[in-house]
Amino acid sequence: MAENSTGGESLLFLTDEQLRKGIEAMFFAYRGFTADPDRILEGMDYGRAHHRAIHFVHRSPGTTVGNLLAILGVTKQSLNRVLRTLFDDGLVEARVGKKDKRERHLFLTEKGRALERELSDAQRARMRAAYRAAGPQAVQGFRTVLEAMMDPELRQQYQGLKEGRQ
Amino acid sequence: MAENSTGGESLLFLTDEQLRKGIEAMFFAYRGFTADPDRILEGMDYGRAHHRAIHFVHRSPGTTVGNLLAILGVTKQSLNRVLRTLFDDGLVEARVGKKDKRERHLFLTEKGRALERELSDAQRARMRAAYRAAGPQAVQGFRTVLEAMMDPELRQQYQGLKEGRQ
DNA sequence: TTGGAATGTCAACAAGGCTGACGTAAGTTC
DNA sequence: GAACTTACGTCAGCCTTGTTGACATTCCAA
Repeated sequence: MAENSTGGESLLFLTDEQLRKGIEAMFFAYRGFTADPDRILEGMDYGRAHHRAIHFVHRSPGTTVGNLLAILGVTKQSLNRVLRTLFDDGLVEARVGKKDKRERHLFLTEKGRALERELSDAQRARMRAAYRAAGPQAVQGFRTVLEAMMDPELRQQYQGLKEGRQ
Repeated sequence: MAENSTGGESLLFLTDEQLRKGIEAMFFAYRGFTADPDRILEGMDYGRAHHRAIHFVHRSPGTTVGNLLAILGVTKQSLNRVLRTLFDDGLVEARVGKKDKRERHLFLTEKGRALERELSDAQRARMRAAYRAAGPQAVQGFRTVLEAMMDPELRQQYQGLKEGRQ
């Protein structure tokens, strides 16, 4: 790994200046990344926190509250406030666990799936445009660097999701 | 550009599944990206908003309040709350413009530079580790995709900064 | 049966966004 | 020189989303 095609392993990409550019790239790109869903959400009574919950419930239907807490990295009180509104509005439903009745397994309702689709269509559209413009090789590098930037536990979450474990 | 080594331009990297992975990679990586500075800031009376202000004042010494507003994309009331504490604590100073006396040009004080260094050292350390692990080619792709993800105006800001324009 | 796990909930608080309104100084334009 | 506009500051109030702490319930597991 880390072999490049420019040959010669010049380490110029590790200068503070290059790193600063990377940092700013993350900052500006993240703004774009969240802009489209945010735009859809505003006006509805929801925010980014609802989007995240919906995203991961969609991604892992039947996931438990505890799982979601670990993935989102917030307190249960914070998540609960969000989940409650999603329950009340009929976007998410919770089913008591069959094996362990303390657990609540979370699922999107049809209405929830509709909103999820709207949000992720918008977000994917931007991502797709970026991917297309950058090309597959760049995308590969993009994912590699992002993965290396994650905290180890978060990386596990990510890879777990990536492999479809759950 | 966009030529891949797998040959044949398969468009598999544009599937919804691949895009979803990219989206989650952004989510988890951004958490890592902000984790170290956040850790330093907590306990001090500052937060991420202060970090951002300090970063861009450091990056563009003498920048005006209006410039900063455009870069950060927040309201002046929001920025002002942050800047006021930074003035009061002697981390940032404002000098009245020579040409246009309505403008305030912002500079870090020595104390401000010290905090900036501490924060960006931490952030760069993680970025450097990720870059090193991923290699120069991946870094190139990383930057390309991020740039393509930005909103056009933000991309201008980014490129302006990138080129050192001001 | 008892301890701990999974969950919900109440209350209070903080950071950091936002809008709206208003004020002041200083450029700019007619 | 008057009138308009720009750059900036500030007060007040609101919202979202995060936090801690405390407490209740249900249920699994030893």
